[in-house]
Parts: sequence; structure tokens; C-alpha cells
Amino acid sequence: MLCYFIKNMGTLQRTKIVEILSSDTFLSQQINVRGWVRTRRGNKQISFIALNDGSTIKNLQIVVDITTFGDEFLKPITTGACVSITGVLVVSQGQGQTVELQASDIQIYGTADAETYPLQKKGHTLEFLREIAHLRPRTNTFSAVLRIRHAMAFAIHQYFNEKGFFYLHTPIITGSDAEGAGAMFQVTTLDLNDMPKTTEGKVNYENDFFGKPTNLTVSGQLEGELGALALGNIYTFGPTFRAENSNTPRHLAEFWMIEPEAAFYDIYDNMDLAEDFLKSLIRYALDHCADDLDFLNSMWDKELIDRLKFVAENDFVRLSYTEGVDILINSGEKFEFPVSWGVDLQSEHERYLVEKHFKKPVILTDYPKEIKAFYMKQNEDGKTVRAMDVLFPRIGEIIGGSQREDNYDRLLDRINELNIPMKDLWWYLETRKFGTAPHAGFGLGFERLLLFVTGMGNIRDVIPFPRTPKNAEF
RNA sequence: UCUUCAGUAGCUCAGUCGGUUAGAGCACCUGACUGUUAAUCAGGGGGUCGUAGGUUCAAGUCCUACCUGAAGAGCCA
Repeated sequence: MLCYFIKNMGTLQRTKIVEILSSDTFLSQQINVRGWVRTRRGNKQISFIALNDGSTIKNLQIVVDITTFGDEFLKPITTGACVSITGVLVVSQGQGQTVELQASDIQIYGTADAETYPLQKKGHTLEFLREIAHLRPRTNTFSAVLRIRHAMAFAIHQYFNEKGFFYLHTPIITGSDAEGAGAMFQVTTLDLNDMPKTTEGKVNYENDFFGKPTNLTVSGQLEGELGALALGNIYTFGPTFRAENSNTPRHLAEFWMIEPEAAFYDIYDNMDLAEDFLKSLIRYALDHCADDLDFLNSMWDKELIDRLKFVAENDFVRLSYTEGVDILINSGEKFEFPVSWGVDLQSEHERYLVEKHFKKPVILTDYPKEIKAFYMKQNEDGKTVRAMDVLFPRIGEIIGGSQREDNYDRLLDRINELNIPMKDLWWYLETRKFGTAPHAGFGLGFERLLLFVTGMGNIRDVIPFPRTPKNAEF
């Protein structure tokens, strides 16, 4: 800190554009700004630089007197160049902005050759920007999305902290292959070109790093339950991996998931938490990301802000799977997949309930046990389990959760019925053997939340560096 | 993984019934312009038509396979 201070003595501290534009304390002051050039335009006498430093979606206009700096010096200041500019902040003579910086000193940190720099002043398609993911954070759209992504991550921690939930770090490498949430990525240090074999000709994992097969986690839930049955209320927030060959705008091979788990919660407490959680995150975005949301609203999705407000202000509809199926059967709607009690609901069915019938978020509960995971608490009817899915317009399933089966015998029966290999999950069963308690939790896909909050249409555009089948660039 | 659509200049696209030297807008370069707002105006350069085969006198255009991307579906968060 001392070194930093001495090193910078005599030079002006950098001021962020977001601070300059949010108060009038800098007016008539000499300040220094640093950032990347969006455009430069003008004539022989005067040049205007639109400068963005990532702190806000808004640019600061820099006014440059060409006779002072010289044409040759200004030439390399093109779109994409990085500069440090010192000058006095004045009231703008032009129409498009309230203040502007009269440049008195310009330092060029890095140029961006205009013939090869891929980002132009004109618009680009999202598909093209995905191919240059190393540069797309410099665009308005992606800087807005990434600032909102940060705000939502912060709001999640703040929400749970205030509710007394502890942040539990569950493992990313797992030794169990029975989490039951999809195909897994194997983790190994064995030489794939020279695998040690057992006498039966199978891979001998005794020499692998962990002495047994391991994978990247598909969910932190099972470990989360261990935390909840000790600390009371916990949540996880970390990366999750699915090796499914899913090619849709709603799936990633690597995504971030939030999984709260709470002891002494039943499914109703769980629904209350999920609804309050989502609403408060959306309110946080409306309150703290107004500039970025305004931009996304005008650029990509004219109904975005109205939709966010509507969801934040209205109650979610709650109904059972059985009631939902009745509505679908009596709807008169022709579905590609016919509906009957016991079938898993297809996208078209969920969309009908959310977007046509209720026109608001829906929480569906008490699904047939056959179509849900082994750990969900069985209802007295013997047919359904205490599952809950939160269905959102445009997104579909944004949250999946349940009250967990806390009875040792019933859980073991279910595991045996489904032939789940539980040899690696003995520790999970012991929570029901020693001091078991009713508990519940859910999983929220962070990028699915961001799809909804930003109005973006493709999940690859709400994470900085998407991982999808056949794509691990950057 | 299945179905459908797409791939032509740096970007976004047009290219008719298969027919001469493949076009436009933007970007870029050069010039003009005394305050611009994705500045404007004039001129200029820029192409392995996704890849590999095939049909044909002739293929950007038709056929086959593959690659890549997108949308919908499945799986799910």
C-alpha cells in the first residue's frame, strides 16, 4: 500500500466513469479517466472520443483539440484502443450528454489496429460475438450482462446471509456416481494411452489419483443435506458439470447452481423460500442495475422490465401435478405429446400452464414418484412425492426441489427398488440413521436466472465463457 | 442425440431456370468538412462461395458425405 502510494505520488488517481456521471462533484475539476475507445469522430479541428471503462454502460465524451495534439498523434486512437486521459470536466456544448472532458493530456496504453480489430462500431450478431468471447465483454450488451451477473451473485449471498443460511462449499470432484442428475465428466490422472488393467481386463483405478473412479459433480445437494443436518440452514453456490449432449439455448455443460437446504423445512416452507428468493433477486436487479436493464430492454427485449416488475409484484400460482394434468386434459389444446396422469410433463405442457393458462410463474408440486429422484419424500398416497418445480415464462423449469425423504427404511426401500448403486453413498444414508430430521431444499440454475433477468435468449450469452458440446474455446 | 434451417468480402446479407469478369450496405483506407452523437459527403482496396467428392459442355447454384452454427425436441438447472 505504501509502495503504491509513493509510486503514484504526483500523478492523478483514476476516476471511474460511473462516479463521474453519478454526481456533480467532479464538475470543473481536473480528473483522469482510463478506458477503451468506443468511437472517435470529428473534423480537422476537433475530435470526439466516446470512452467506456466498464464501470457503467454509459460512455464519457472526451473533447480533443486537434491543433494541440496533432493529427498524427491522434491517428492510432481508434475503436478498441486503450487510453488514459486527463482534463477538466465541463458542461457539454453538445446535445447527447450533460458533461464532457476537455482533454489536456492523453496517454495511449494500447492501440487496436482498425483493420484487424473484430469489434466494429456497428452491431454484431450474438452468434458472431460468441466466436470472439475474449473480446465480447467490451460490447455494451455483454458488459451489461456481466455487471448484472455480478449483482445477482452478490444479491444471492446477501439474501442468504440475512436469512441466516451458511455458505457451504461442497466438493467439485466427487467419488459417487449415484447423484442421479445426468451424465458425468470423469476426472483421472491415468494415462489414457496406457491404462493399467486388472486381470479381468478392466481399468484398474487403484493407481488413479484417488484410488477409485471420480467425476466432476452434477449437484452439491447430497453434501448440502449433510450441512443442513448440522448447521440448520445452508446454501451452496458453485460450478456444476453435466456431460449430457444437450444442444439447446437453455443448457450448458458447465454452469453455476445455487442449492439451499434447510432442516425443519417442509415443502411449503421450501416453496415460500423459493418464491421470496426469486422475487427479492429480481427486485435487487431492478433497484441496482437500472442502466443496464434499460439498455437490454431497449436493445433486445422491449417487455423485459415490465416482465421483471410483474414477477416481483405478483404471487406465483401453486398447484399439484394432478391439478395441472387436469387443466391440460380439459384445455382442449392439441399437444404433440398427449397428457395423462403419470407422464412427465413436456415443454409444451409447462409452457401452456405458465404462458397461456395462468400467465404467471407456477409452482407444481406432488409429482408421481416414478418420474422424480429417489431422495424425495414420499406422500401418504403411496403414489406421489413432495417435489416442487418452479416454472417461469420463457425459461421453463428454473427451480427444482423437494422435501427430502427423512425415514431411513423408506429411503432404503426406494434405493433398492431403483437399483441405485449406493456403496459410495453410505454416508448419505447415515444422516437418516443418526438424528434424522425433516428437511427440504432446491436447486436454482444461476444462468437460467440470468436468462430471465437479462432477457437474453441463449444461455451461452449470460456466462463469460460458455462450455457446450464441441466448444471449450477460451 | 433427433428434426428443420443456414454457411458467399472483416461484419450483415443478395445472387433469378445451372450460363460471360460474384454484388450491396456497413467496416477499413484516402480525401473533404469549425461541436460530432453508431457524424456526414466523395473516391478506393478487399472473395479458396464451410470441407471433400460427384453430376454436367458449364456449379456459388444440383446430388452425397462430413464439419460448424442456429431454432425446435429429448435430458435437465
